[in-house]
Amino acid sequence: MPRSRAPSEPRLEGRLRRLRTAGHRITAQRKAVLRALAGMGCACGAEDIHARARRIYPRLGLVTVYRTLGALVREGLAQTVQLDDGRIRYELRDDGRHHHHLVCLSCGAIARLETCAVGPLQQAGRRRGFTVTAHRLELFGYCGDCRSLEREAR
Amino acid sequence: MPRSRAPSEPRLEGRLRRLRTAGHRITAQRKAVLRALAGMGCACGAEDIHARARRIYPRLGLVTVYRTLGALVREGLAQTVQLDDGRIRYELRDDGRHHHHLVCLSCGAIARLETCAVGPLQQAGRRRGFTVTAHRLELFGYCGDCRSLEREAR
DNA sequence: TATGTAAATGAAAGTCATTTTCATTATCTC
DNA sequence: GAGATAATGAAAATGACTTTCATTTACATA
Repeated sequence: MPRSRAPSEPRLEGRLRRLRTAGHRITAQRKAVLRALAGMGCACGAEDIHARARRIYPRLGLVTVYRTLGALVREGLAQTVQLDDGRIRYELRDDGRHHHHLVCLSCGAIARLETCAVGPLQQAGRRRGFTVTAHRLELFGYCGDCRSLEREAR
Repeated sequence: MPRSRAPSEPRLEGRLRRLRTAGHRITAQRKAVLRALAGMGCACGAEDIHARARRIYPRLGLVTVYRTLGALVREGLAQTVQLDDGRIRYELRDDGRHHHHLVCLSCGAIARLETCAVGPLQQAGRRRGFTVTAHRLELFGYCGDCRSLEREAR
């Protein structure tokens, strides 16, 4: 009896199709990056994605990861998250649902937050002559685990 | 009859006092950086600030600008704005009033936005076990001037 | 007002994430 | 299957920012 297919595989197919439709070629490297990205728990840096994707395609170069991530972002399949340190994190857009991030300043965990309340700010921008096309909102703080640890340390 | 003093000068004095109180020494370079920063129309990068401060103190090094900006941020006299690509802009905290930014993707102009509506997000974070201590919100788009230019170009 | 000391400076060198170059390889169209 | 051209990877380049270290300077103290 075959093991059931991993739940992300059908999505992988769809993403590859979207890439191909956009004029990109499908390579083993790109599949590896996509699968690595799908397997990450939260938004991650290029190095981390490289490390994981190498388990699938060992000779994968970091440069290719950067290029693939760039293409994914350009085609709307992935998006970036900017943390305080200036490094860029990437995450797949599973569902295209708009969301923001909660970043733990202690352990670096990144949680999704589906709520968004920038409507009034966009209007305020419009009143100032701006056409707002995008926004970026990150909340920083401490997750439950880290707060507990801190309390124990005291 | 003497010309009236520039309006930012008394503030300069206060800022220097705050720096000194925090254990820093007052140097011609730091005065130049502070005055340059006060004269910038909006949040600017270290290079721009360096260029302007050099008009006051020509032998000023870029390294000193970075160091001074760092100290100003640490002492709460200035704050940073993160651009889309991770580059850092600096601005004085005139009044300490909390605000966000409108960043023009075409000319790089940064406008202030006094509105803030992250309260609901903080609550959503709390519901997820997070203690939110800070946030960062930037709106990206096109300012009136750049939109007009774009229209002309067509 | 002199002086010692630690902070500040600037030039050059170093980081480090990300990008570019370019020769080679591989995909996909015909 | 062949050819065009996109993709790859290694190495070098970039660019914003930081560190190092010898020299200068501010400012507390004598």
